[in-house]
Amino acid sequence: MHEAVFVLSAECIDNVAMLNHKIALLSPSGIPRTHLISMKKKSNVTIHDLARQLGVSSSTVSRALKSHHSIGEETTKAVKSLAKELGYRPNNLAVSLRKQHSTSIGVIVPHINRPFISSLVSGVEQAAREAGYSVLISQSYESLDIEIGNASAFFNSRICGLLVSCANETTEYAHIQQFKDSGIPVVFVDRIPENDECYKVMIDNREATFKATEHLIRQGCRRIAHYGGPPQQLMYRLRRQGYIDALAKHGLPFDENLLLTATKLTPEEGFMLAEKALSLPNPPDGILAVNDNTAVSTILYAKSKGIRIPQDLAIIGFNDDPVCTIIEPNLSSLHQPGVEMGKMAVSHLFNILDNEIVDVPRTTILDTHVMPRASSVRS
Amino acid sequence: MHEAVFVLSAECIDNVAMLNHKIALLSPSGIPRTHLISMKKKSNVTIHDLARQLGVSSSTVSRALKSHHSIGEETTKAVKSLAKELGYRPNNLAVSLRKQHSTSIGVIVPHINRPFISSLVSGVEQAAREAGYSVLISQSYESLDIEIGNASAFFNSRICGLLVSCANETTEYAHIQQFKDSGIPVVFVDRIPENDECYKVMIDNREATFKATEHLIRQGCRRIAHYGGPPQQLMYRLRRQGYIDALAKHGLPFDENLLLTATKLTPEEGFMLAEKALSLPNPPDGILAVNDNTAVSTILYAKSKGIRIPQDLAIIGFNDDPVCTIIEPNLSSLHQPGVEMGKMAVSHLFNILDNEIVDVPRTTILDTHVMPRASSVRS
DNA sequence: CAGCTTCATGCAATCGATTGTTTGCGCAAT
DNA sequence: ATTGCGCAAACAATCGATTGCATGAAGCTG
Repeated sequence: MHEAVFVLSAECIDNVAMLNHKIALLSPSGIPRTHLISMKKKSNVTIHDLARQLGVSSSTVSRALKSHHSIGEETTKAVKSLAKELGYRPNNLAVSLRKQHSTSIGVIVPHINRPFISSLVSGVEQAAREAGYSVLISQSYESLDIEIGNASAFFNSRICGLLVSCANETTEYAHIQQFKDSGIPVVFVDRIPENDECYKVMIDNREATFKATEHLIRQGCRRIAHYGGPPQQLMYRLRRQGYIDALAKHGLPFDENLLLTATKLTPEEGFMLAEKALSLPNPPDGILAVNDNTAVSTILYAKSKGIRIPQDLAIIGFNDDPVCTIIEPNLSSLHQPGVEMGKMAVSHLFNILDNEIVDVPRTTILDTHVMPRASSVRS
Repeated sequence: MHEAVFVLSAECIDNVAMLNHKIALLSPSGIPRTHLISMKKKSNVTIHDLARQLGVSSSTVSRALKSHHSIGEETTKAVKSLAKELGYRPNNLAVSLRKQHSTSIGVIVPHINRPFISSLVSGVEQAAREAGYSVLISQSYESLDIEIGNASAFFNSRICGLLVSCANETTEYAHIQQFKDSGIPVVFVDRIPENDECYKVMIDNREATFKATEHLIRQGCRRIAHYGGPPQQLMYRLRRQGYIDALAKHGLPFDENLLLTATKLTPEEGFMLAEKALSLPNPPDGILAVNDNTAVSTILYAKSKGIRIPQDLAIIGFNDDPVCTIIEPNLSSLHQPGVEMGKMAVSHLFNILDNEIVDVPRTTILDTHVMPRASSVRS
């Protein structure tokens, strides 16, 4: 699987040299090798070190460092200058412990390595860091048990807020409740629980597929199939509803055979769905897929069967992953703003954190729009 | 940009009910709304709470919870049962502060939302969590200044180890040195500094492009162009070297005109490079791109010009991003194991953490292999 | 010059858990 | 009855920073 290169060399340990012991070891071959052994002792400077060196108390140092008015000008200057000189760095662990709140935001997502989610996490990281907060991540792998474990670890780490995009499996929320019970705000992102009593940042999933379906209808589609996601997720039910509502609005019949359900939404499953849909006695002339993976597979499958896209079959996906502009024909898709969603979730969290008593809107809904491309646009 | 839905409802705060005040407010319209205001006071149970309720000291509780032999059987049982009953959760902040080391691993990468990197981070998260560690992430956006800021924040958070994939801008490492000075292990991943005095997990970049170039040569290419990355990154220089070495081994001349350099490696830049390479008086018959973005753009550009792939032009990319199996013809690429690399980096970190005195191999090299696909395979 | 304010600083408790060092008790041996 | 031992548990210091309150000196007022 891998080969390891074994290289011996002295460690670089400047400032703590006095705390280290330089010793010479003899290797089995008898050739001496010089080796620095780093002792456990850290070289970290604390306010007490500063205090001792300046002959003042540590409370004075603490106050001076944040320019408290009750500390004399000269003392303040002296403290700050020594702090800089010795490279003093406040210990966040101690600060958080004392202040009874940390500045770490926990994030739970199903998988990080998916285009939409990694964008979301990127947005979270950006907004958090700009505000001086740090971001703890974890993946649930769509498993409720793992999600529970991750939530528990976050709780023990005393995060100051939690962002969750639920696993598909998740229908119970006891592991989330513990945060609310302790006054730690929770914001759901994208994958939202049924429960209305929670903060959330999301898109209007019903409206999104409604728009996407209307787009297909405007392109002349009359028999539109829909690949739906696992129905235990509210999100996927809403998307299905948008599809149904659009058909109804435009007077198209709803045919149960055209409603397929995916569980894992992988490319492989996409092929299976495509095969199923396109071998119907009366096959669809348009497909609304609940994600881009399955839409892409459908394009590939249709092309292999000589079905022309978009003339015979118009296709639209969901998420607007990067592949949309790579596959040929380019895949139309529903764009949802991942990075913005992450940023918005963080700002939502901060609103709750800041105004504990003031009412914060429960729900933030971000705009989506259809990205019309060659896979569905009949010119 | 977005609309906010404003919903009023009572917060769900079971366990801390005694600490909350249920009050009735009158809205401007005169309609009373019941509202729960959560006070700052946390309901968190500490060992002192357990101690008080059981009439023992907190040190006894602490020891009982970890089944220390010096605590009597009955006491231990009583402590554990009360702990469970009250939902006691150890405060990691306090534990870390006391034990002088946390269980958080810091990760700095250029961008999370890139396929290879998000896989890497996924691997890190998985390995870390399995070992009971948590993962702090941050992005440098290829900026040294931001990387320095992120490192500083991590230092203040007293992470127990750092994983870094350097920004392209980064050529100085003072911000990394502070960790080594404090005995905090640092492992570089993928993007490695010049300095040999560091731990690293990587692929053999020279060998990788060597193999990729040989692959093209075996397919009959005689004029192979190379899109190189920013040369200040060692990685990209090594990749260029592999290309040059392979040409030399097979007696092919090295033509400077065929060596193009990209700085941002975006799809757009890929188009520019493709245009430049393919409009040469004596254009190449094979292209080795330093990433998949630019390779994909080259395929698209070549197709638009009626250049046949792979007959007229064979193309191979680097990273094996998901698009490789989507684009047509499918893009050959050099596969590097992202998830494994992340896991390996964490395990490397743990090795250093565990054996402070024992020698740990400096460098771990993971295998790569060519994924031959239609873009380069001439049957 | 006693009494008061103002200013700069120190003291000590606190956050929650860990851990080296007593202490107190019961029991057996001398 | 004294000594010694072992067990179970308490005491107290510690990690690094924060913060309410006390202190003490200088300066001002009547």
